[in-house]
Parts: sequence; structure tokens; C-alpha cells
Amino acid sequence: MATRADDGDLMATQPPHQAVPRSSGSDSGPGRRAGLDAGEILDRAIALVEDEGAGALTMRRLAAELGVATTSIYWHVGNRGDLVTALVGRHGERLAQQQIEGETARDRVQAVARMIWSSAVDHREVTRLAAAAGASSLHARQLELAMARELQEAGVVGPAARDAMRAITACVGGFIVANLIDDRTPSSLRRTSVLGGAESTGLEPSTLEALAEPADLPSLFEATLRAVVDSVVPADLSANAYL
Amino acid sequence: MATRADDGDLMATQPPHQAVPRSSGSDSGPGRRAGLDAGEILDRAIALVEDEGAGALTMRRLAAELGVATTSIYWHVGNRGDLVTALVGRHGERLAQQQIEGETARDRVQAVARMIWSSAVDHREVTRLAAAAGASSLHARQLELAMARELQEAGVVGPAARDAMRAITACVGGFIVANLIDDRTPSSLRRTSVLGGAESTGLEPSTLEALAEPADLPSLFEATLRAVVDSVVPADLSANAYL
DNA sequence: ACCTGAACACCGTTCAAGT
DNA sequence: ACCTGAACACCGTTCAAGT
Repeated sequence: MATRADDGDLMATQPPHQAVPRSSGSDSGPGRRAGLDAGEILDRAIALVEDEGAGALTMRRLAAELGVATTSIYWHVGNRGDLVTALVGRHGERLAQQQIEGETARDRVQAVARMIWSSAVDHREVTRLAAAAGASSLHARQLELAMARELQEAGVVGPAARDAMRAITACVGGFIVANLIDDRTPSSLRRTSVLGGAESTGLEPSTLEALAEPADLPSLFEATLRAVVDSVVPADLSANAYL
Repeated sequence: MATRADDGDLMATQPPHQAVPRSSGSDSGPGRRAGLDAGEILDRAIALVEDEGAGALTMRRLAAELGVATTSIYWHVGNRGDLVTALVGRHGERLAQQQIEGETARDRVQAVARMIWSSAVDHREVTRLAAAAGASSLHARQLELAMARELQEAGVVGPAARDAMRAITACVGGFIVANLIDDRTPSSLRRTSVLGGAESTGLEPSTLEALAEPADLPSLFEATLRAVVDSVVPADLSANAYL
């Protein structure tokens, strides 16, 4: 089917941006420039997002930041979708360095859940970008794998481990989204938006008043995740090994 | 401070789009046109989103759909942010019509959680739009109020009711987001994306294999929400009223 | 192999002008 | 009171062309 020269030729002019990790000095030919590499572009993009918000990440703006033509980015990392995916993945790998602590396996599973949560809080703009791209799970990938390892320690393996992980990370993700929204919503706005008008809600005044106040999400997170983890991870076997 | 005529004059030429519900025939003057009203615009926008996806909702496209100049929309409903907010709120009110069933208060709380979930599944594009605008909570507002009422029935009032509701809706929201992402991700893509390369993960093969398969989110949702609701809503008092 | 400028097809929004 | 067209300042993306 394929004539021998047909795709070997295309590689140079068609969008490459997949392999090209510019490893060693394999190309020191005459036309060489000091030049960009994908890593530099991604690091600059991460810094831009962290400093000025997810909304600041445009191809033109990033190119200006790098002192380069907009179109150069396409050559190295592909289009905006590819850029965001690579950026989120790269950032996510930096989140999985911390030590996991806890007595029981349950504690360590919850410790990983807490790490996902606090990573998101500490890097909210990257988190926002990842969420907008539907790449939250990619962002937390390394931490999710760490959670899967702790689940295995607790005796949860195979499909059960996947289900446990998915249930826990879904809840963690929900709290993260809630937190992202809360810190964009000025409290003045919340008060009036509980109801559209003044229709009767069938709620007691104390409840109505409480709904206008923000919740303490960090403690709610702790308590709720404790319940979810406990429901999904069996009690530590070593604790009652003597029975 | 304010001279008497300064803002009365502005009302007509400044963006109105707030009150104007075009109630009765209060204006049947000479220059009157059959014309738009905000409700028609919002309904058309909802239909557009449900038919062609959240991405199809642009000011120009919606105007074309209505056979009207783009700028007319601004007069009636304001800018795109206002449009989305109004649309999501309007759609949300249609979601709260169903009957809430369940023996115990706990069951009814969970029934409302399930209604939020299945509404999102049934109207995923509006849900996607709401999520992108950070308006998920507005979308579910009426159902959240219904949940608060059921919580009160269960004896949870005031700040405790708010906290219970926020914890439950955070988890529900997390499952909804997970579901939105799952049904955009072709299964072929999932398989290769579990790992970046082939680094060792410390996971057993059966777990690794399970992670490449999708989870059954609806049943995971049921089981997880049961745990969350139980942890947050005290057991029905009437059940042991005789003790 | 790498980088560029010009061009295209979109966006949301404003505003003076019409009736 | 309502609706319009023109214009502005942005986007992401493609592509022929340079070195």
C-alpha cells in the first residue's frame, strides 16, 4: 500500500512536537539556533498561569513572554490543547514528591486524598486550568497512583482498587471545585443569590441565615473524606489480627 | 450628593436588562415591534445548548437562531456572562418539579442527591455550560433547597444543615464532573494515558489492568453517597422512638 | 531543523445611529 | 423603547516562506 518514501519525507514539515526531546547534541549543524525547547515553553507557561491566572494563558501572550513568534509554539508543543495537556501533566509530576504519612493504611489513603486537596489549594490557577480542560485527573495522576498503592497495602486490589480510587477522587475533586468557586464569589454576592426573589422556601430562619454564610470547606473536607475512605477501605487487618 | 435627574435619564440608554420582564401591555405605543423578550432568548439558548452542545452557544450564533442582530441580545439579557447565568438559573428551576420519595429522612436526602445527579446526566450540555461558568450550584439551587428541607425533617438545622448540604453537594458535583469527563474520553485514549511511559508503578497487574477500564459511575455514586449521607444525617429518630 | 509574518475565521463588546 | 451595522480588540490556527 504505502510507497516507500511517502511518510519519511513528511516528518520534517508536518507537525512533529511528539518525540523531539532534543536529547543530546545530535544536531549541531550550520543552521542551528540557541532556540527553544518544549520544556522551556511549558515551564514558562506554568509560571504565567501561576502568576497571572489561567485566563492569561494565550498562545500570543505566552509567545511574547518567550520573546518568540506565536507560531513557534506550535512547532514544539502543538496546539493549545496539546500545550495545556503537557503543562498539566508536567505540573502534576511535581506534586507527588511529598512523603505519605499515617499509622494505618486507611490513614495513608486519606493522607493522599489530603495531598490532592492541598495541592489544588496551593496551585489554584493551574488547577483551574486543568479543570477547564477536563484534565484534573491527569493533573493528579501521580498522586492517584500513590493512592492506588496505599489501597493495595490495605488489601484492596484490582477492580475494587479502581472503584475505591475513583470514588475517593470524585469526592476530592468535588470539594476542590467547590473551593475554587467559593474563592471567586464575593460574600456580598452570595447573600442575595440564595434565593432568586423572596419566595418562601419552607426553611427555618436559622437555616436560611446559615446558607448565606460560607462553609468551612477544609474541615468539611476532612470529615467527609474520612467517611468516604472508611466506607471504601476495610478496617486495618493488623489491628484485629489476633481475634 | 446626587442631583435629581442624573440617573433617571440614564435608564433608557444604559444597559437595562435587569427588570424589564415585559409583563402586561404597559407599552403599546406607536414605535412598538412584535419583538423579542428575555424569556424567548433564554429558551432558544437552552435549546441550542441541548441540541448542539455548550460550545455552540455564542452571541452571534444565538442571534442568528433568533433571526436578530447580535447586539439585540445585549439589550435584553446583558452580556454573555449574564446570559449564561440567567439560562442556568431558568433551566435549574425546571429540574425541581419531580416528587421526592423515600421512607426515612435519610432516604429522602439521598433521593434529592440522586435527582441532582440524574438531572446532570439527562442534561449534560447545560450541566457542562454551568460548570464552565462556575454556576453549577446555581443550576442545582432549587434542588439544594429541597435537600435542605429534607435535612430539616431529619433534625439537621442551621449551620449543621448548611454543612451537611455542602458536603453532600460537593461529592455529588464531583461525580457529575467525573461523568462528564468520562463520556468525552474515548476508551482507546484512557488505556495509554494511565501511565506516561512504562515506568514501574508498584501496582499489581490486576490493579493496573483495572485502572485502564472505566468504572461503573452510577453504582459507585449510589454506594458513595449512601456513605456520605449516613455520615452526615443522624439515623431516623422515629425508628427508635420507643427505646 | 527551526522560526517567521501574513492571513483567515472566528470570538465578545461598544456605540452612534436609526425608528 | 427597541433594534441595527460598523468597528474594535482580541482569540486559535494554517501556511508559504525564510535560514
